[in-house]
Amino acid sequence: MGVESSETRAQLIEAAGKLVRKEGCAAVSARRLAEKLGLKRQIVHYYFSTIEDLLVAVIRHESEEVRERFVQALATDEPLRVIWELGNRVTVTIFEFTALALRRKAIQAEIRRYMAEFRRIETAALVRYLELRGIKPTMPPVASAILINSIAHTLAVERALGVSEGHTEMKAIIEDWLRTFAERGALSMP
Amino acid sequence: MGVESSETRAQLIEAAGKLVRKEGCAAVSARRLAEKLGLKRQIVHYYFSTIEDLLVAVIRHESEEVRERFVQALATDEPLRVIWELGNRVTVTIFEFTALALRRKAIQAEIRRYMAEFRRIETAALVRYLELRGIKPTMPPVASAILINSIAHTLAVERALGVSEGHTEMKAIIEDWLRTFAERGALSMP
DNA sequence: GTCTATACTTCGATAGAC
DNA sequence: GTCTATCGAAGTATAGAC
Repeated sequence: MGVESSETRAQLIEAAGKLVRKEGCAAVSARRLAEKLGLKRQIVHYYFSTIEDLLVAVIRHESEEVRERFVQALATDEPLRVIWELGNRVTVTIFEFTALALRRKAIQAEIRRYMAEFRRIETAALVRYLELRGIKPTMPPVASAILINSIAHTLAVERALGVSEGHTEMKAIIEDWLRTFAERGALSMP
Repeated sequence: MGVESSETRAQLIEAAGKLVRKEGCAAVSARRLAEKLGLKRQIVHYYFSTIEDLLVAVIRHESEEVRERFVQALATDEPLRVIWELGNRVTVTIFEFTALALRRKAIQAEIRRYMAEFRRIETAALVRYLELRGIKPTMPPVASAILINSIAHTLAVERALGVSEGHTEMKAIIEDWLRTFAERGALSMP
């Protein structure tokens, strides 16, 4: 079984990540990866005993990259808007991994860690923002994070599928929320 | 190619639906279905030229059943609560189909139809509820439908994955919303 | 530690016989 | 309508070469 520091191993994770983004999780196979990298297909199974293990490594690698950029962005002065905008971008790949996680234990463990960590990071950023300004929020910050993320993911997936009923109305309300949250920690209704 | 009215065809759709709910979309194969029904595996391809076509038929069949029960439930006096409760139940299977739809055109078309139709049904039910009581809503009904559905799906999937950060807080707020919507068409903040 | 050869099983799909 | 035969491709496992 290959070591953690191997160059080939890193290349496999990198190539698998690209493939997932471009064609989806189901497109990741030992044969296709080996072909891309000019290797024998058995190499893949030397480093990752199963394709599922490889996907777990991909999730871990990608989420670390996203987290670093995310934490930096959250340090700006409108964290809830950052959450909204990120939720509108990286959704499709996460959605696919999450669907896989519903059936595959190893992926589930990784996705669970990912989701819990991002929620803690988001909540902490919102709390810090409110405390720095002496604002008392009208809603627990963790609920604001769930709320904005839920809607961002829903709209992003629906957009990818070609569904748009009610998106204009929903986005207008979100814009109001982002503004009133930034000003007084509230998610006020129109 | 098999006719629409065939008994075998109906059995295949039924068995595939069960398999999807129990083990996920990826578990549906011609061999397993044929084995379950005591048929030769090639029969599956006689009725559905591809497995994707079979899944489309499953989505159509299941969504028709769900829609009938849903429309009846929405005629009760708290449609937003019905939307919330349904969103907390049938989510895992829909989630898997939606993930597939992101990559497979035929499934995408079916899921798009499904989502758009359910959103129209939900919005109409909310509008009817408000009009009957002479309530002027504080938020466009279609946005209320998106909002409640988004959060219901998010919490349901996270629960299935073992993530629970902030769920208690979020559910408390939802309960407030459901109550104030029923009383005065508002989704008021705490 | 790194990689290769080989084999087993399952899968989707097709062409064609009955 | 149903079944046979067959194809190529996929995931996985093991034994062994360098």
